[in-house]
Amino acid sequence: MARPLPDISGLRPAGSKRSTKREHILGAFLEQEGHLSADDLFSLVRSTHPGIGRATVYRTLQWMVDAGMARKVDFGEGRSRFEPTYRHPRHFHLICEQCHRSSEFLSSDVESLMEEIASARNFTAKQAVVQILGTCEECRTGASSSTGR
Amino acid sequence: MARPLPDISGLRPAGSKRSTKREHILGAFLEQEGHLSADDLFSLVRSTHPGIGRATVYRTLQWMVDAGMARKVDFGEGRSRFEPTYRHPRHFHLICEQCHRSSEFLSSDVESLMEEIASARNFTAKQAVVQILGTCEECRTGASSSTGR
DNA sequence: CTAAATGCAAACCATTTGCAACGGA
DNA sequence: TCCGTTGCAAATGGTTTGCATTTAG
Repeated sequence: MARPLPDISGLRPAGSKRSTKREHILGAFLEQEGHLSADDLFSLVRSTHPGIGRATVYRTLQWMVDAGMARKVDFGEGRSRFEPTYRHPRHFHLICEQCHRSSEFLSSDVESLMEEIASARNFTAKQAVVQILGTCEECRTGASSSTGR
Repeated sequence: MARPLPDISGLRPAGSKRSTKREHILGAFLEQEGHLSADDLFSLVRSTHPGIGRATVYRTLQWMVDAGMARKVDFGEGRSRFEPTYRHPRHFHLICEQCHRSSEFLSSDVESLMEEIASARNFTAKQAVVQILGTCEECRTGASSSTGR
């Protein structure tokens, strides 16, 4: 909420424009905590700016990924989620199969292990997807939480 | 190919039946090497048994997962792939973004690291998805290979 | 005989795209 | 002005479902 946002006001993929609608979508996206699906973002934006269409949200999300502002993540739900890039350069996810919320973790051990495995197999690693699926503490003990998707 | 298949002839989820069509689908699935999509399996089965519908393949795949014979894997392609469970109990994937083929690797280091991370966060881990995305040796050097999807 | 399995087509759902109107540089 | 952007509706593509029929146990 009170997180200081980075200045990305001039950022954009080559040849593209910044429009007021994109600014609204981007703004709504950046002030979110969790991992939003395209439709989450659509209804969020819709509540403030009813004139924005679903396709524009999808296109803007793709544009954000191209610009390096957002990252697409797949939690195996049959739809994609997105997270702002500025938060952490590289991180992994703990995903609760009960409440479908996810939290992030950083681990240099994981990173070096991934690199080690890849190079041992002559594989040029670009990215590693590491997800631990299971049950979070809140769901196991029965409580509510403030962690986002 | 010449791999000895496990005896799963009596295996089935409670209350379900085994039909000749399921045997065909299951048979085609088990003698495959790579990670098949539902549609891969459908056309594979179709070539031998034209009377089998796409829905049955989808339903049988789900049935195999329920029975513990198959595992569903998601390589972020927008569709699911499946692999026989008997091959390896726990393994991870190296996925080439060029040719979309994937190979598997086992690593007790990865496993213990995952457990360590989960327990440090009071998270009850059930499964870990570990994928290393990048470029395989064949695609980097330019060659063909026999590795499956 | 009863419940499960099947084929087909229609339904679904997330995402993409064609197109004509609009808006930014 | 010129080209990127947008909304809407229609198209897509993987997967699921309703229903009448067939089949296993």
